[in-house]
Amino acid sequence: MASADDSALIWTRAEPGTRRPKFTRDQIASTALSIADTEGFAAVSMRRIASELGAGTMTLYYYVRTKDELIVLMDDAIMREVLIPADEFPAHWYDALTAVAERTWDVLMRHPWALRSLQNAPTGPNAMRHFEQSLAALAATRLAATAKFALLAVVDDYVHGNVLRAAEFRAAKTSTVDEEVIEAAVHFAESQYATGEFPHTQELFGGKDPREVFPRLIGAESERDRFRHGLAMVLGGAARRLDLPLR
Amino acid sequence: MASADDSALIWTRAEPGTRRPKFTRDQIASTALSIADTEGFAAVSMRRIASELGAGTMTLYYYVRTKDELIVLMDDAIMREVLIPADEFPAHWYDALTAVAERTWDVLMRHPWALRSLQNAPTGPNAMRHFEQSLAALAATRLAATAKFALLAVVDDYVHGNVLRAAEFRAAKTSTVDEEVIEAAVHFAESQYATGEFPHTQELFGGKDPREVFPRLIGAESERDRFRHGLAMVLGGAARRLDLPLR
DNA sequence: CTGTTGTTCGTACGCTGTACCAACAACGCT
DNA sequence: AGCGTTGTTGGTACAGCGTACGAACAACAG
Repeated sequence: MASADDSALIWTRAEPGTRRPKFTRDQIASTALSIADTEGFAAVSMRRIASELGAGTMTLYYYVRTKDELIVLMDDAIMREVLIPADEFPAHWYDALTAVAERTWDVLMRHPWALRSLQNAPTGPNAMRHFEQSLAALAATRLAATAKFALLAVVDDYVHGNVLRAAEFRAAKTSTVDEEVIEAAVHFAESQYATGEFPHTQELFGGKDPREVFPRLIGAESERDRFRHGLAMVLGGAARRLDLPLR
Repeated sequence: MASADDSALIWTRAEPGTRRPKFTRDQIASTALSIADTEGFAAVSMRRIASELGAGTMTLYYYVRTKDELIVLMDDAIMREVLIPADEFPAHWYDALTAVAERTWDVLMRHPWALRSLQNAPTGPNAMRHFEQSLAALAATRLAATAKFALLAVVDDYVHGNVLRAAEFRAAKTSTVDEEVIEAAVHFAESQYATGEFPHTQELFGGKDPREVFPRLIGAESERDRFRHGLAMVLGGAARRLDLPLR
């Protein structure tokens, strides 16, 4: 019988506090978050967080059992941003699901390291709230529970997959790549075209500067608009399959 | 002007070999892959790979500049598995795209650590072949290049997002979680329901053993079938938007 | 058989997460 | 007010990581 203080789950283990400690779990998590946002997830180390807080490294281990637990806290802090204020919650399932998906996208794109780095943690309180909101979006439909589950899964999959790629794409655009690397890449691509193995790719890129071709292929839309169009495709296809009213 | 041996890109840098070296890049990459498959990506260290090969650790650095380059090789080795034999390539765009997506799914699920761990590497030869196959799938359609790009992106996003979740789900089912952790999680969930903040979630899970409820929510379908149904939704929605013939 | 140089790998450095334990300080009790 | 308990802090140490450096070995040309 696990008492409150030796629980295996951080959510059921009481935060220390009978004699005012210097820090809080929230404080530690948000410090970790801001390091990750400004310098990337790799820069988040226990020593780094501690020195940011003006504490000894091992002090953190009084608030958290392992670094993984700290990551769980980071995860939950991010999920908090995903929640939609109750008074902004749309009534129609399509609008509600769109709002949830777009907000999730916005948040994950603000923390592009998150999807790759956060182990999919045991569901914390804010992840639960997010799930509740997702169910609420479909409450007015008369879908069976399994159909709701399937629909939410498809939307979630698309959102996460899109962020995974879009975040990386944005990073690639932002970071200054050595001219030398680009040149080598172009050279490599051309040598591959020369094998004749890549007719379609060559038709698109062959002989041209990829930095000029790429934007044209992508079109004038912003990343976010491209995401929204993809989302519309997904929701449209789902509505058709599940016989849901599109509007 | 980068000569063949000091190129910034591993693909354009010649593999050593004027005096027969002990190993090949392929050998090293496949050793790394098998370690990752059997013990997880975290177990892949330079020392570990080397000892598996009976070599000194630093020997690997003769074949590869950094561990990241080795990861690029792993990535490309995985992409090789994704390629569809030419004689199995379906003619109709829907079937072709489905085949590419399903094969990608199968491979990524065999290497569940891959999506999370492999930096999205600069496109290697097998990634190029995969992209060529994706374009080939849409060659018979008369879509504009930008539309092809958008469609492929949506499908890719869904596939990757689904693998991200499904792989983790499978891992969760496989690994033996401490009874203690499950108990703590159930306890935590119940205490959250008690706040009244989670009516929809509670209706689904409240008071029941989640290990019994979950399979029922998911339904009788296999992971793979659930993926295929989601894919059909996505392709259906895309076909509608892009005015493509579904069959 | 020798000189060149491609190939191997031992040592060392700074980084990581964290186990262990000594020291400090806040509070309840007398 | 002073003492004892114990919640809280954090120093030291250890095994592991990626990899820079450079010495040693060995394959081949002459």
